Amino acid sequence: MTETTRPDPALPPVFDPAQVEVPLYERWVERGYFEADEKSDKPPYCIVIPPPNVTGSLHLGHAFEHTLIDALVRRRRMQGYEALWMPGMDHAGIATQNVVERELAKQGVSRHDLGREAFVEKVWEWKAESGGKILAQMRRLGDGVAWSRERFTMDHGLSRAVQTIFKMLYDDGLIYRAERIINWCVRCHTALSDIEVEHSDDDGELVSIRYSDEVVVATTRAETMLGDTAVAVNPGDERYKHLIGTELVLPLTGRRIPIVGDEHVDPSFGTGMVKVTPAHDPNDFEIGRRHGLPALTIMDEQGVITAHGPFQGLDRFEARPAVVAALRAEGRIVSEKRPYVHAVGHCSRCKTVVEPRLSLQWWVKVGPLAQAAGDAVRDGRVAIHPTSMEPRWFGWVDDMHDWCISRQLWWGHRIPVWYGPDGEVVCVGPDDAVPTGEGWHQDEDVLDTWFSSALWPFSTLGWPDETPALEKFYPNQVLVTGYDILFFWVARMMMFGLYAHGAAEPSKAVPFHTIALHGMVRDERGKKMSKSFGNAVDPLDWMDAYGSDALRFTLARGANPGADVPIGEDWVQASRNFCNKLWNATRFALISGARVGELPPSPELTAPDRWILSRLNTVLAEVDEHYEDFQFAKASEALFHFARDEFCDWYVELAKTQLAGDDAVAERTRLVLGNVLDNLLRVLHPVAPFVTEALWTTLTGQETVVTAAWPAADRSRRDPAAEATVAELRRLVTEVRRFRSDQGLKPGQRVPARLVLAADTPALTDHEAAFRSLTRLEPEADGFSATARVVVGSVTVEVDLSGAVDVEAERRRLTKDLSNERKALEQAARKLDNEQFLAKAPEAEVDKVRTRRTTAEAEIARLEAQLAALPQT
RNA sequence: GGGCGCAUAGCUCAGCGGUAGAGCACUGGUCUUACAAACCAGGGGUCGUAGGUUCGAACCCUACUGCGCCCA
Repeated sequence: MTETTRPDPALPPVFDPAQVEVPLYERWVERGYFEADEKSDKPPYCIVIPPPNVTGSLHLGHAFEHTLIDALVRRRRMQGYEALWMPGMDHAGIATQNVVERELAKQGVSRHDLGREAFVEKVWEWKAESGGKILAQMRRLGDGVAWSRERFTMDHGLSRAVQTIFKMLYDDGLIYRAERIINWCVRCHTALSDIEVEHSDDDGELVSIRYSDEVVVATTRAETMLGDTAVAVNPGDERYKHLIGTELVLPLTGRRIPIVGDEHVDPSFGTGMVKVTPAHDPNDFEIGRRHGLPALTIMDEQGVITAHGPFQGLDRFEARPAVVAALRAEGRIVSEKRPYVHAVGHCSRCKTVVEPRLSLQWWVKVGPLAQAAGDAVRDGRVAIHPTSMEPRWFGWVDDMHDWCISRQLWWGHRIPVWYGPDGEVVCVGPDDAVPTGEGWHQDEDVLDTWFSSALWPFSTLGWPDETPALEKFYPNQVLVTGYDILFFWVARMMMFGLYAHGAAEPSKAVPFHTIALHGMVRDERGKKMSKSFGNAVDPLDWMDAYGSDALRFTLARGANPGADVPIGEDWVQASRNFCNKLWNATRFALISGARVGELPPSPELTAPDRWILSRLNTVLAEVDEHYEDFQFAKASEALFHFARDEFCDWYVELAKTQLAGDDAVAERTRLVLGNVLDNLLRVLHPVAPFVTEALWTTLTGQETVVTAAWPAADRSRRDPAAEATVAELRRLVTEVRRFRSDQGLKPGQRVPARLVLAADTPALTDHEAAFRSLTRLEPEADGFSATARVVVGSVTVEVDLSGAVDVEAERRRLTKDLSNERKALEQAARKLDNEQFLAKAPEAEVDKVRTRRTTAEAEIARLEAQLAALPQT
């Protein structure tokens, strides 16, 4: 593709997205418009993509987020910034390992058959063949990302970054290894961090068990009683004080266990006595630690009971009823509540019920890191948009638990710690020599995927090396992400960003200056989209049917900061219609000879010309204001109304009269049409990149709108007088159209009319031709006889309907208007009769109400006169 | 159980102290020379309930009811 592929200037009457989108995108990439130059003098503007999962495909949530990011970045690029949207993916440890294991299982092979090295090799093969589908889909959406900089969290460079920060944290004592209760997925066979667990209210059972004459405990997981090593009561609970320090025999096991006093026990819950299973419950673990209790693990990594006895070998869910049955046989079941609804944790990847389990894992000590992350927002170095989301942020970072970062997987960054034959533990940095010799081995576990994602804002720019890209683009300007994952990786990026750049000046250490939060995409009934509910939509389907611009514009138009976005097919269709409207308006302009050139000075222009330019420049300013505040919905809405309701419906129609008249006026009209479209297409480009590119290049003959200058609002074109004139003209036209509609006249039917002006009305006298064209009123001819009249203010339009006048329709209309005016008068009068109002309301407000009263009085007089003049039936 | 938020036209949402708005849907009429993926005109809401503050409340305060989300 060497020549500029420009659509035929004679545009077809319907916009066909399928025909233009793919070639346009390919051209953009080929010409490098989305690439960024770290050596440029332009101010930087960098946003990193929230890295999609390598196993994933584009869903509406991505489409939404990408639309917003792309709009921000495209606008800044047009504004002359060195704009970089950094693309890439994360390696999604658990998800990817699961996918590849499933593939292998089809051939009857397990990862253990292959061995670690060969398995990881397989994963890379899988990625090369079928990973990263989403990248192609991003092209369909039109994402203006710098493809030459694409990164992957498992790349060499990013892996170096991971190892570097691990070593830094380890040396600073912020990474440690400890035996704790973790969330264990018995299917994925790995530990999960707290945020990888989803809680839901599930049906379960609550069983009360008599441990002794005086001790009754309740549990939802009866099988864990096999691992009990104590019973606890609140030390202040008078009922049980005497039991503290005594022992009882744990049923089914015959083990003697103590009764301990612990503040953590809530005396008001159940019997006020709790069983303590330190190896299988986080709270019990803490109790156990406080009282030096042993922790008995009674289950293996598959969730199968290992405790000796009749239950050994049973799955945890088989063991549960079996244990209850055995206790019942001994007469120890006091009560059973079934179903008992309670919160149950599930693996966010595979939905398996998570098993709390005592296990030796690696942890990040988040205290100081989270403190710094909170402070960065508190002292204003990082702004959260909208600010209403701040409490959510502080609520999280100010009360964060240590982060479990080890995963019992093979796919991921292997923990860079080596163990020696004599109990040595060595953390190895990226440039350090790995310990060799008899008995040395590396830790088997890999790191949580978020550990590498947390580095994304700077590892993608070359960190830990001091690269020019890092120098230019760190900190990033904005991070755009959903409020639902504010804690997931935003908190982690803040912690690691601030830590890794701790030596930098405080305002430069933050990973980004602004966090812009968006909501979640919902269906047209406001319901959360989910595969299981069956209301999930594939954005590709809508892009195929209506075009990418239609999808993007719909999403942008729904994007209120921090709020969820409902979307339905009807709305995408409406956006498609809007794109087609732009297409046809441009088509009309081109057919009419519109061109982009120097705009004549205002005094040479007609009121409609001056009006549309005034409106354009007002809207341009509004759009800028909204963009600066991440108000995508407002910006899009303003443009939608301007383009459709003002430019297309009124200016273009008025222009038709101007184009048909005086040559000089027609020529100036062509320039105004060209100028408005030129600006409108540029300012719409960030949210509807394809249709605007196709139209703008055709209109201007220039290479691309992608790098065209962002339109600056020209205040000097503001023209309140022209706006008032056109407003009056529009009112007159609408009144006549309403009359015509009431009278059942066909829109195209031409009717003779005479204009009678009671006062000087420039809106009409200067624009009579336009007025008659828009209302289909012909000049009066011989034999004109006025059979009906429309009165609007000082203007009377006498119409010759040649007989058939629908007097009743007219009476209904006038009566309704009269009733409205009387209501308005009553309201105004009531206020003006109120002395308190006169005394306390601001002057301007009182004046406004006075004017309203005067207008209403005049209108009432006019309407009453007209009603009286109607022929009686 | 703790925290945050939301209740405005049939649906989805703006508005957040001075005459109730948009899109879609709806009704009637039109192929009017850019567009029927369009145009013209129209109907539709005592702004969840009850109190309070104010000259004035959809908007501020309190309670209640009903939903949603996050955390435990």
